Amino acid sequence: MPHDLVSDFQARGLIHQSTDSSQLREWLSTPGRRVYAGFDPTADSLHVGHLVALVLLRRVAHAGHEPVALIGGATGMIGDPSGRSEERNLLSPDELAANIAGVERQIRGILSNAGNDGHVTRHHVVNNADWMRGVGYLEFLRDVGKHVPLSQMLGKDSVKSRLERDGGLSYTEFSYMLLQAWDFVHLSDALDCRVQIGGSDQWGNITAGIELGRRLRSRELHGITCPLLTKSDGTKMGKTASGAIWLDPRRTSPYRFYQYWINLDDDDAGRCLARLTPLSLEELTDLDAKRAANPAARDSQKRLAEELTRLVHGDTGLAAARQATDIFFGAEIGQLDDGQLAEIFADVPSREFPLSSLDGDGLQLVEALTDTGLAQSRGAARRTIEQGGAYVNNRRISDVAYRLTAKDLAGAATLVLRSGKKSYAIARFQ
RNA sequence: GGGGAGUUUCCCGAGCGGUCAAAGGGGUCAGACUGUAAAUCUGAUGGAUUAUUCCUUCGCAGGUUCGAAUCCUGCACUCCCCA
Repeated sequence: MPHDLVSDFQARGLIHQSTDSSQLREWLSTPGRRVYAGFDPTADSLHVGHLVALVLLRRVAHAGHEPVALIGGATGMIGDPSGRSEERNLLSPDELAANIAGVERQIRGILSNAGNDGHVTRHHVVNNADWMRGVGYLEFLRDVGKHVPLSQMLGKDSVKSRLERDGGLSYTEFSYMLLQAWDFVHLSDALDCRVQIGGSDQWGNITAGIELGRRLRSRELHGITCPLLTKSDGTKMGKTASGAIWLDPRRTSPYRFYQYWINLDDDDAGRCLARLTPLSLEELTDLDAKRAANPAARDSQKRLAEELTRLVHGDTGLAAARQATDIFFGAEIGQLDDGQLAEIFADVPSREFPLSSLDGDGLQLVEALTDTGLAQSRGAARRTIEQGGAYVNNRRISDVAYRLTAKDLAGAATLVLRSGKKSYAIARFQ
Protein backbone atom coordinates (compact mmCIF):
# COMPACT_ATOMS: atom_id res chain seq x y z
CA MET A 1 0.00 0.00 0.00
CA PRO A 2 1.43 3.37 -0.94
CA HIS A 3 1.72 5.22 2.29
CA ASP A 4 2.22 8.62 0.81
CA LEU A 5 -0.75 10.27 2.41
CA VAL A 6 -0.19 13.61 0.74
CA SER A 7 -0.25 12.21 -2.78
CA ASP A 8 -3.30 10.14 -1.95
CA PHE A 9 -5.10 13.22 -0.62
CA GLN A 10 -4.13 15.14 -3.72
CA ALA A 11 -5.37 12.42 -6.03
CA ARG A 12 -8.73 12.40 -4.30
CA GLY A 13 -9.15 16.14 -4.43
CA LEU A 14 -8.94 16.40 -0.67
CA ILE A 15 -6.48 19.23 -0.41
CA HIS A 16 -7.70 22.78 -0.52
CA GLN A 17 -4.73 24.44 1.15
CA SER A 18 -1.74 23.02 2.92
CA THR A 19 1.52 24.10 4.39
CA ASP A 20 4.68 23.26 2.48
CA SER A 21 3.99 19.82 1.02
CA SER A 22 7.59 18.61 0.90
CA GLN A 23 7.94 19.24 4.64
CA LEU A 24 4.63 17.51 5.21
CA ARG A 25 5.73 14.49 3.21
CA GLU A 26 9.01 14.43 5.06
CA TRP A 27 7.29 14.45 8.45
CA LEU A 28 4.79 11.80 7.42
CA SER A 29 7.41 9.51 5.92
CA THR A 30 7.91 7.94 9.34
CA PRO A 31 5.03 5.66 10.39
CA GLY A 32 3.17 6.28 13.63
CA ARG A 33 2.89 10.04 13.28
CA ARG A 34 -0.07 11.65 14.97
CA VAL A 35 -2.48 13.78 13.00
CA TYR A 36 -5.45 15.55 14.49
CA ALA A 37 -8.79 17.01 13.54
CA GLY A 38 -11.13 18.84 15.87
CA PHE A 39 -14.88 18.49 16.32
CA ASP A 40 -16.88 21.02 18.28
CA PRO A 41 -19.82 19.49 20.12
CA THR A 42 -22.50 21.86 18.83
CA ALA A 43 -25.11 19.09 18.85
CA ASP A 44 -25.39 15.61 20.37
CA SER A 45 -24.65 14.10 16.99
CA LEU A 46 -22.30 14.77 14.13
CA HIS A 47 -23.71 15.15 10.65
CA VAL A 48 -22.65 14.45 7.09
CA GLY A 49 -20.60 17.63 7.06
CA HIS A 50 -18.25 16.06 9.60
CA LEU A 51 -17.80 12.96 7.53
CA VAL A 52 -14.91 14.32 5.49
CA ALA A 53 -12.83 14.95 8.59
CA LEU A 54 -13.71 11.58 10.09
CA VAL A 55 -12.80 9.80 6.89
CA LEU A 56 -9.57 11.77 6.69
CA LEU A 57 -8.65 10.42 10.10
CA ARG A 58 -9.37 6.90 8.90
CA ARG A 59 -7.10 7.46 5.94
CA VAL A 60 -4.44 8.64 8.34
CA ALA A 61 -4.79 5.35 10.17
CA HIS A 62 -4.64 3.39 6.94
CA ALA A 63 -1.42 5.09 6.01
CA GLY A 64 0.08 3.75 9.21
CA HIS A 65 -0.27 6.82 11.37
CA GLU A 66 -2.31 7.48 14.47
CA PRO A 67 -5.36 9.67 14.20
CA VAL A 68 -6.23 12.00 17.04
CA ALA A 69 -9.79 13.26 17.32
CA LEU A 70 -10.14 16.33 19.44
CA ILE A 71 -13.52 17.09 20.94
CA GLY A 72 -13.93 20.75 21.71
CA GLY A 73 -15.36 20.56 25.20
CA ALA A 74 -13.69 23.89 25.95
CA THR A 75 -13.92 25.55 22.55
CA GLY A 76 -17.52 24.39 22.29
CA MET A 77 -18.28 26.67 25.21
CA ILE A 78 -17.11 29.62 23.16
CA GLY A 79 -18.28 28.95 19.60
CA ASP A 80 -16.17 29.10 16.46
CA PRO A 81 -16.89 32.19 14.36
CA SER A 82 -15.40 30.57 11.24
CA GLY A 83 -17.86 30.09 8.45
CA ARG A 84 -20.56 31.68 10.54
CA SER A 85 -22.41 34.84 9.70
CA GLU A 86 -23.90 35.38 13.14
CA GLU A 87 -22.88 35.11 16.75
CA ARG A 88 -23.54 31.66 18.15
CA ASN A 89 -25.77 31.04 21.08
CA LEU A 90 -23.94 29.64 24.05
CA LEU A 91 -24.73 26.10 25.10
CA SER A 92 -25.71 25.30 28.66
CA PRO A 93 -23.28 23.05 30.57
CA ASP A 94 -25.82 20.21 30.54
CA GLU A 95 -26.35 20.42 26.82
CA LEU A 96 -22.62 20.56 26.28
CA ALA A 97 -22.01 17.47 28.41
CA ALA A 98 -24.66 15.54 26.50
CA ASN A 99 -23.25 16.72 23.19
CA ILE A 100 -19.73 15.69 24.12
CA ALA A 101 -20.93 12.23 25.11
CA GLY A 102 -22.85 11.76 21.87
CA VAL A 103 -20.09 13.03 19.63
CA GLU A 104 -17.44 10.99 21.41
CA ARG A 105 -19.43 7.79 20.98
CA GLN A 106 -19.75 8.41 17.26
CA ILE A 107 -16.12 9.26 16.76
CA ARG A 108 -14.97 6.19 18.65
CA GLY A 109 -17.36 4.05 16.65
CA ILE A 110 -16.00 5.25 13.37
CA LEU A 111 -12.34 5.24 14.30
CA SER A 112 -12.29 1.93 16.09
CA ASN A 113 -13.67 -0.07 13.18
CA ALA A 114 -11.25 1.69 10.87
CA GLY A 115 -9.60 -1.62 10.17
CA ASN A 116 -11.76 -2.97 7.39
CA ASP A 117 -8.62 -4.67 6.20
CA GLY A 118 -8.54 -6.50 9.46
CA HIS A 119 -6.48 -4.48 11.89
CA VAL A 120 -7.76 -2.36 14.72
CA THR A 121 -6.05 0.97 14.50
CA ARG A 122 -4.49 2.92 17.27
CA HIS A 123 -6.26 6.17 17.75
CA HIS A 124 -6.77 8.84 20.37
CA VAL A 125 -9.83 10.77 21.42
CA VAL A 126 -9.09 13.81 23.54
CA ASN A 127 -11.15 16.63 24.98
CA ASN A 128 -9.58 20.07 25.13
CA ALA A 129 -11.55 20.87 28.27
CA ASP A 130 -9.15 18.52 30.03
CA TRP A 131 -6.23 20.87 29.57
CA MET A 132 -8.10 24.15 29.27
CA ARG A 133 -10.13 23.89 32.43
CA GLY A 134 -7.27 24.44 34.82
CA VAL A 135 -5.79 27.39 32.97
CA GLY A 136 -6.53 30.77 34.53
CA TYR A 137 -7.39 33.83 32.50
CA LEU A 138 -4.31 35.82 33.53
CA GLU A 139 -2.09 32.85 32.95
CA PHE A 140 -3.56 32.35 29.48
CA LEU A 141 -3.10 35.99 28.53
CA ARG A 142 0.55 35.86 29.66
CA ASP A 143 1.47 32.49 28.16
CA VAL A 144 -0.55 32.53 24.96
CA GLY A 145 -2.09 35.92 24.27
CA LYS A 146 1.24 37.69 24.64
CA HIS A 147 2.61 35.79 21.64
CA VAL A 148 -0.16 36.51 19.22
CA PRO A 149 -0.07 39.83 17.41
CA LEU A 150 -3.41 41.55 17.13
CA SER A 151 -2.74 42.40 13.49
CA GLN A 152 -2.60 38.70 12.72
CA MET A 153 -5.87 38.01 14.49
CA LEU A 154 -7.61 40.89 12.77
CA GLY A 155 -6.32 39.66 9.43
CA LYS A 156 -8.17 36.36 9.60
CA ASP A 157 -11.08 35.99 7.22
CA SER A 158 -13.39 34.73 9.91
CA VAL A 159 -12.85 37.96 11.85
CA LYS A 160 -12.71 40.37 8.94
CA SER A 161 -15.90 39.21 7.30
CA ARG A 162 -17.75 39.39 10.57
CA LEU A 163 -16.48 42.86 11.43
CA GLU A 164 -17.80 44.13 8.11
CA ARG A 165 -21.26 42.85 8.87
CA ASP A 166 -23.88 44.55 10.97
CA GLY A 167 -23.78 42.04 13.77
CA GLY A 168 -20.02 42.13 14.27
CA LEU A 169 -18.72 39.55 16.70
CA SER A 170 -18.12 39.42 20.40
CA TYR A 171 -14.78 39.42 22.17
CA THR A 172 -15.57 35.85 23.16
CA GLU A 173 -15.80 34.54 19.62
CA PHE A 174 -12.88 36.71 18.63
CA SER A 175 -10.75 34.82 21.15
CA TYR A 176 -11.75 31.43 19.79
CA MET A 177 -8.74 31.09 17.54
CA LEU A 178 -6.39 31.49 20.50
CA LEU A 179 -7.93 28.47 22.13
CA GLN A 180 -7.65 26.35 19.03
CA ALA A 181 -4.10 27.57 18.47
CA TRP A 182 -3.24 26.55 21.99
CA ASP A 183 -4.81 23.13 21.41
CA PHE A 184 -2.43 22.51 18.56
CA VAL A 185 0.61 23.50 20.62
CA HIS A 186 -0.60 21.43 23.54
CA LEU A 187 -1.08 18.33 21.39
CA SER A 188 2.36 18.79 19.91
CA ASP A 189 3.71 18.82 23.47
CA ALA A 190 1.64 15.95 24.79
CA LEU A 191 1.40 13.62 21.79
CA ASP A 192 4.02 14.99 19.44
CA CYS A 193 1.11 15.63 17.09
CA ARG A 194 2.33 18.02 14.43
CA VAL A 195 -0.31 17.92 11.72
CA GLN A 196 -3.81 19.33 11.89
CA ILE A 197 -6.44 18.73 9.25
CA GLY A 198 -9.84 20.33 8.88
CA GLY A 199 -12.35 21.89 6.53
CA SER A 200 -11.33 24.86 4.44
CA ASP A 201 -13.03 27.19 6.93
CA GLN A 202 -10.48 26.06 9.51
CA TRP A 203 -7.43 27.41 7.69
CA GLY A 204 -7.31 30.56 9.81
CA ASN A 205 -7.50 28.63 13.07
CA ILE A 206 -4.94 26.09 11.92
CA THR A 207 -2.41 28.68 10.84
CA ALA A 208 -2.91 30.49 14.12
CA GLY A 209 -1.79 27.28 15.82
CA ILE A 210 1.17 26.85 13.51
CA GLU A 211 2.27 30.42 14.17
CA LEU A 212 1.94 29.96 17.91
CA GLY A 213 3.98 26.76 17.78
CA ARG A 214 6.75 28.57 16.00
CA ARG A 215 6.83 31.47 18.46
CA LEU A 216 6.37 29.47 21.62
CA ARG A 217 8.28 26.27 20.90
CA SER A 218 10.24 27.03 17.72
CA ARG A 219 8.51 23.95 16.42
CA GLU A 220 7.42 23.32 12.83
CA LEU A 221 3.73 22.38 12.69
CA HIS A 222 1.79 21.50 9.56
CA GLY A 223 -1.75 21.93 8.35
CA ILE A 224 -4.01 20.66 5.61
CA THR A 225 -7.50 21.81 4.80
CA CYS A 226 -9.89 20.03 2.50
CA PRO A 227 -12.50 21.70 0.35
CA LEU A 228 -15.93 21.91 1.89
CA LEU A 229 -18.16 19.38 0.25
CA THR A 230 -20.72 21.11 -1.87
CA LYS A 231 -23.18 19.72 -4.33
CA SER A 232 -23.15 20.70 -7.96
CA ASP A 233 -26.21 22.86 -7.38
CA GLY A 234 -24.16 24.90 -4.94
CA THR A 235 -25.86 23.81 -1.74
CA LYS A 236 -23.98 22.28 1.15
CA MET A 237 -23.54 18.54 1.15
CA GLY A 238 -25.68 16.90 3.78
CA LYS A 239 -28.33 19.58 3.91
CA THR A 240 -31.79 18.79 2.67
CA ALA A 241 -34.99 20.73 2.62
CA SER A 242 -36.01 18.89 5.75
CA GLY A 243 -32.72 19.55 7.57
CA ALA A 244 -29.30 18.07 8.02
CA ILE A 245 -28.43 14.42 7.50
CA TRP A 246 -27.19 13.25 10.89
CA LEU A 247 -25.02 10.31 11.79
CA ASP A 248 -27.23 9.41 14.75
CA PRO A 249 -29.84 6.85 13.66
CA ARG A 250 -32.37 8.40 16.00
CA ARG A 251 -32.10 11.68 14.14
CA THR A 252 -31.71 10.31 10.63
CA SER A 253 -32.72 6.72 10.06
CA PRO A 254 -30.24 4.47 8.24
CA TYR A 255 -32.75 4.31 5.41
CA ARG A 256 -32.84 8.06 4.92
CA PHE A 257 -29.08 8.20 5.26
CA TYR A 258 -28.72 5.55 2.57
CA GLN A 259 -31.23 7.27 0.33
CA TYR A 260 -29.44 10.56 0.60
CA TRP A 261 -26.41 9.11 -1.14
CA ILE A 262 -28.43 7.10 -3.63
CA ASN A 263 -30.13 10.28 -4.78
CA LEU A 264 -26.99 12.31 -5.47
CA ASP A 265 -26.47 13.31 -9.04
CA ASP A 266 -23.70 11.66 -11.02
CA ASP A 267 -20.98 14.28 -10.56
CA ASP A 268 -21.54 14.57 -6.85
CA ALA A 269 -21.53 10.82 -6.43
CA GLY A 270 -18.18 10.61 -8.20
CA ARG A 271 -16.69 13.29 -6.03
CA CYS A 272 -18.00 11.74 -2.84
CA LEU A 273 -16.69 8.33 -3.77
CA ALA A 274 -13.22 9.78 -4.09
CA ARG A 275 -13.36 11.85 -0.94
CA LEU A 276 -15.44 9.81 1.44
CA THR A 277 -14.79 6.15 0.67
CA PRO A 278 -11.68 4.00 1.01
CA LEU A 279 -12.01 2.72 -2.55
CA SER A 280 -8.70 2.54 -4.37
CA LEU A 281 -7.97 4.90 -7.23
CA GLU A 282 -8.33 1.99 -9.66
CA GLU A 283 -11.80 1.23 -8.36
CA LEU A 284 -12.70 4.90 -8.67
CA THR A 285 -11.61 5.06 -12.29
CA ASP A 286 -13.54 1.91 -12.94
CA LEU A 287 -16.72 3.36 -11.44
CA ASP A 288 -16.21 6.62 -13.34
CA ALA A 289 -16.09 4.65 -16.56
CA LYS A 290 -19.17 2.63 -15.68
CA ARG A 291 -21.03 5.76 -14.76
CA ALA A 292 -20.22 7.38 -18.08
CA ALA A 293 -21.16 4.26 -20.01
CA ASN A 294 -24.36 3.42 -18.21
CA PRO A 295 -25.57 6.15 -15.85
CA ALA A 296 -28.92 4.43 -15.40
CA ALA A 297 -27.36 1.57 -13.48
CA ARG A 298 -26.39 4.01 -10.72
CA ASP A 299 -23.45 1.86 -9.70
CA SER A 300 -21.62 4.81 -8.21
CA GLN A 301 -24.53 5.92 -6.07
CA LYS A 302 -25.16 2.39 -4.87
CA ARG A 303 -21.57 1.79 -3.96
CA LEU A 304 -21.32 5.14 -2.22
CA ALA A 305 -24.50 4.60 -0.21
CA GLU A 306 -23.36 1.13 0.70
CA GLU A 307 -19.88 2.14 1.85
CA LEU A 308 -21.04 5.09 3.91
CA THR A 309 -24.05 3.42 5.47
CA ARG A 310 -21.86 0.53 6.57
CA LEU A 311 -19.29 2.95 7.91
CA VAL A 312 -21.78 4.89 10.00
CA HIS A 313 -24.46 2.34 10.82
CA GLY A 314 -22.62 -0.96 10.49
CA ASP A 315 -23.72 -4.06 8.64
CA THR A 316 -27.04 -4.28 10.47
CA GLY A 317 -27.83 -0.66 9.64
CA LEU A 318 -27.01 -1.28 6.00
CA ALA A 319 -29.21 -4.36 5.93
CA ALA A 320 -32.09 -2.41 7.43
CA ALA A 321 -31.61 0.42 4.96
CA ARG A 322 -31.62 -2.00 2.05
CA GLN A 323 -34.69 -3.79 3.26
CA ALA A 324 -36.44 -0.47 3.69
CA THR A 325 -35.35 0.54 0.20
CA ASP A 326 -36.85 -2.59 -1.34
CA ILE A 327 -40.08 -1.93 0.45
CA PHE A 328 -40.24 1.76 -0.34
CA PHE A 329 -39.76 0.97 -3.99
CA GLY A 330 -42.62 -1.35 -4.45
CA ALA A 331 -41.86 -4.74 -2.92
CA GLU A 332 -45.00 -6.12 -1.39
CA ILE A 333 -44.76 -6.24 2.36
CA GLY A 334 -44.87 -9.80 3.55
CA GLN A 335 -44.14 -11.20 6.94
CA LEU A 336 -42.43 -8.64 9.10
CA ASP A 337 -42.84 -8.13 12.80
CA ASP A 338 -43.99 -4.85 14.30
CA GLY A 339 -40.47 -4.02 15.46
CA GLN A 340 -39.02 -4.30 11.96
CA LEU A 341 -41.88 -2.29 10.54
CA ALA A 342 -41.39 0.41 13.14
CA GLU A 343 -37.70 0.57 12.25
CA ILE A 344 -38.20 0.68 8.51
CA PHE A 345 -40.96 3.24 8.73
CA ALA A 346 -39.31 5.30 11.44
CA ASP A 347 -39.67 8.50 9.41
CA VAL A 348 -43.25 7.84 8.40
CA PRO A 349 -46.23 9.36 10.20
CA SER A 350 -48.37 6.89 12.06
CA ARG A 351 -51.84 6.84 13.49
CA GLU A 352 -53.48 4.58 16.06
CA PHE A 353 -56.81 2.86 15.64
CA PRO A 354 -58.70 0.64 18.05
CA LEU A 355 -58.04 -3.03 17.26
CA SER A 356 -61.77 -3.65 17.27
CA SER A 357 -62.22 -1.48 14.18
CA LEU A 358 -60.91 -4.40 12.12
CA ASP A 359 -63.63 -6.74 13.38
CA GLY A 360 -66.65 -7.68 11.33
CA ASP A 361 -66.88 -5.64 8.14
CA GLY A 362 -63.72 -3.86 9.11
CA LEU A 363 -62.49 -0.32 8.55
CA GLN A 364 -63.18 1.56 5.34
CA LEU A 365 -60.00 2.12 3.36
CA VAL A 366 -61.30 5.60 2.52
CA GLU A 367 -61.54 6.38 6.19
CA ALA A 368 -58.09 5.02 6.96
CA LEU A 369 -56.58 7.16 4.20
CA THR A 370 -58.17 10.34 5.50
CA ASP A 371 -57.50 9.60 9.16
CA THR A 372 -53.81 9.00 8.54
CA GLY A 373 -53.61 12.24 6.59
CA LEU A 374 -52.80 10.58 3.28
CA ALA A 375 -55.93 12.10 1.80
CA GLN A 376 -57.38 15.51 2.55
CA SER A 377 -61.01 14.46 2.33
CA ARG A 378 -63.06 11.36 1.72
CA GLY A 379 -63.62 12.53 -1.83
CA ALA A 380 -59.88 12.86 -2.39
CA ALA A 381 -59.33 9.40 -0.91
CA ARG A 382 -61.91 7.94 -3.28
CA ARG A 383 -60.27 9.65 -6.20
CA THR A 384 -56.86 8.29 -5.27
CA ILE A 385 -58.25 4.76 -5.10
CA GLU A 386 -60.10 5.13 -8.41
CA GLN A 387 -56.95 6.37 -10.10
CA GLY A 388 -54.93 3.43 -8.86
CA GLY A 389 -52.87 5.37 -6.35
CA ALA A 390 -53.85 3.58 -3.15
CA TYR A 391 -51.88 0.72 -1.66
CA VAL A 392 -52.19 -1.48 1.39
CA ASN A 393 -48.88 -3.11 2.30
CA ASN A 394 -47.74 -2.02 -1.15
CA ARG A 395 -50.50 -3.97 -2.87
CA ARG A 396 -52.62 -1.75 -5.10
CA ILE A 397 -56.26 -1.55 -4.09
CA SER A 398 -58.60 -0.14 -6.70
CA ASP A 399 -61.92 -0.96 -5.05
CA VAL A 400 -63.37 2.19 -3.55
CA ALA A 401 -65.49 0.19 -1.16
CA TYR A 402 -62.53 -1.84 0.19
CA ARG A 403 -62.57 -2.49 3.90
CA LEU A 404 -59.55 -3.33 6.03
CA THR A 405 -59.77 -6.40 8.21
CA ALA A 406 -57.38 -8.44 10.33
CA LYS A 407 -56.09 -10.30 7.26
CA ASP A 408 -54.61 -7.05 5.93
CA LEU A 409 -52.21 -6.68 8.86
CA ALA A 410 -48.55 -6.79 7.90
CA GLY A 411 -47.27 -7.30 11.42
CA ALA A 412 -49.19 -8.32 14.50
CA ALA A 413 -50.92 -4.96 14.76
CA THR A 414 -49.46 -2.81 12.03
CA LEU A 415 -50.50 -2.07 8.49
CA VAL A 416 -48.81 0.07 5.87
CA LEU A 417 -50.81 2.50 3.77
CA ARG A 418 -49.48 4.32 0.77
CA SER A 419 -50.76 6.94 -1.59
CA GLY A 420 -48.97 7.38 -4.88
CA LYS A 421 -45.30 6.60 -5.14
CA LYS A 422 -43.89 8.06 -2.00
CA SER A 423 -46.41 8.96 0.66
CA TYR A 424 -46.63 6.37 3.37
CA ALA A 425 -48.50 6.16 6.62
CA ILE A 426 -48.57 3.52 9.29
CA ALA A 427 -51.78 2.40 10.92
CA ARG A 428 -51.32 0.79 14.34
CA PHE A 429 -54.11 -1.14 15.93
CA GLN A 430 -54.35 -1.45 19.69
C1' G B 1 -60.71 67.36 -2.81
C1' G B 2 -62.50 65.60 -8.09
C1' G B 3 -62.89 61.47 -11.68
C1' G B 4 -62.24 56.32 -13.02
C1' A B 5 -61.12 50.88 -12.41
C1' G B 6 -61.33 46.80 -9.46
C1' U B 7 -62.20 42.80 -5.21
C1' U B 8 -63.97 35.24 -8.42
C1' U B 9 -62.55 28.93 -6.00
C1' C B 10 -54.68 27.32 -3.35
C1' C B 11 -52.47 31.45 -6.97
C1' C B 12 -53.15 34.18 -11.62
C1' G B 13 -57.31 35.04 -14.45
C1' A B 14 -62.23 34.55 -17.69
C1' G B 15 -67.40 34.92 -16.67
C1' C B 16 -71.47 40.05 -16.67
C1' G B 17 -79.51 37.16 -14.94
C1' G B 18 -80.78 30.87 -15.76
C1' U B 19 -77.22 25.70 -19.64
C1' C B 20 -72.00 28.09 -13.11
C1' A B 21 -69.05 24.35 -8.37
C1' A B 22 -67.95 28.53 -12.26
C1' A B 23 -63.38 28.72 -18.98
C1' G B 24 -57.97 28.86 -19.33
C1' G B 25 -53.14 28.74 -17.11
C1' G B 26 -50.04 27.79 -12.76
C1' G B 27 -49.69 24.84 -8.53
C1' U B 28 -51.03 20.33 -6.20
C1' C B 29 -52.50 15.05 -6.27
C1' A B 30 -52.80 10.45 -8.96
C1' G B 31 -51.47 7.34 -13.49
C1' A B 32 -47.97 6.24 -17.76
C1' C B 33 -42.98 6.83 -19.13
C1' U B 34 -38.10 6.97 -16.67
C1' G B 35 -32.16 6.39 -13.74
C1' U B 36 -35.62 6.62 -6.88
C1' A B 37 -33.15 12.49 -12.27
C1' A B 38 -35.27 16.13 -15.61
C1' A B 39 -38.71 16.62 -19.31
C1' U B 40 -43.21 14.81 -21.49
C1' C B 41 -48.16 12.72 -21.84
C1' U B 42 -53.11 11.34 -19.39
C1' G B 43 -56.65 12.07 -15.56
C1' A B 44 -58.25 14.58 -11.19
C1' U B 45 -58.58 19.02 -8.24
C1' G B 46 -65.02 22.82 -2.68
C1' G B 47 -67.54 19.19 0.96
C1' A B 48 -70.81 14.78 1.77
C1' U B 49 -72.68 10.52 -1.14
C1' U B 50 -71.95 8.02 -5.51
C1' A B 51 -77.28 5.63 -8.65
C1' U B 52 -79.20 10.04 -8.07
C1' U B 53 -78.79 14.14 -5.27
C1' C B 54 -77.86 17.46 -1.29
C1' C B 55 -74.88 21.32 1.22
C1' U B 56 -71.23 25.54 1.08
C1' U B 57 -68.43 29.14 -2.21
C1' C B 58 -67.48 34.43 -6.45
C1' G B 59 -64.90 41.31 -0.72
C1' C B 60 -69.01 42.24 3.46
C1' A B 61 -74.30 43.33 4.55
C1' G B 62 -78.95 44.04 2.65
C1' G B 63 -82.43 44.28 -1.70
C1' U B 64 -84.88 43.27 -6.78
C1' U B 65 -86.29 38.56 -9.26
C1' C B 66 -89.51 32.17 -10.02
C1' G B 67 -84.00 32.39 -10.31
C1' A B 68 -77.92 36.39 -9.07
C1' A B 69 -70.80 35.47 -9.34
C1' U B 70 -73.69 38.33 -12.86
C1' C B 71 -78.81 43.84 -11.57
C1' C B 72 -79.66 47.71 -7.31
C1' U B 73 -78.22 50.09 -2.36
C1' G B 74 -74.87 50.71 1.56
C1' C B 75 -70.06 49.46 3.75
C1' A B 76 -64.81 47.87 3.61
C1' C B 77 -60.36 47.42 1.07
C1' U B 78 -57.03 47.93 -3.47
C1' C B 79 -55.32 50.44 -7.78
C1' C B 80 -55.09 54.45 -11.55
C1' C B 81 -55.74 59.53 -13.35
C1' C B 82 -56.56 64.95 -12.34
C1' A B 83 -55.84 68.67 -8.51
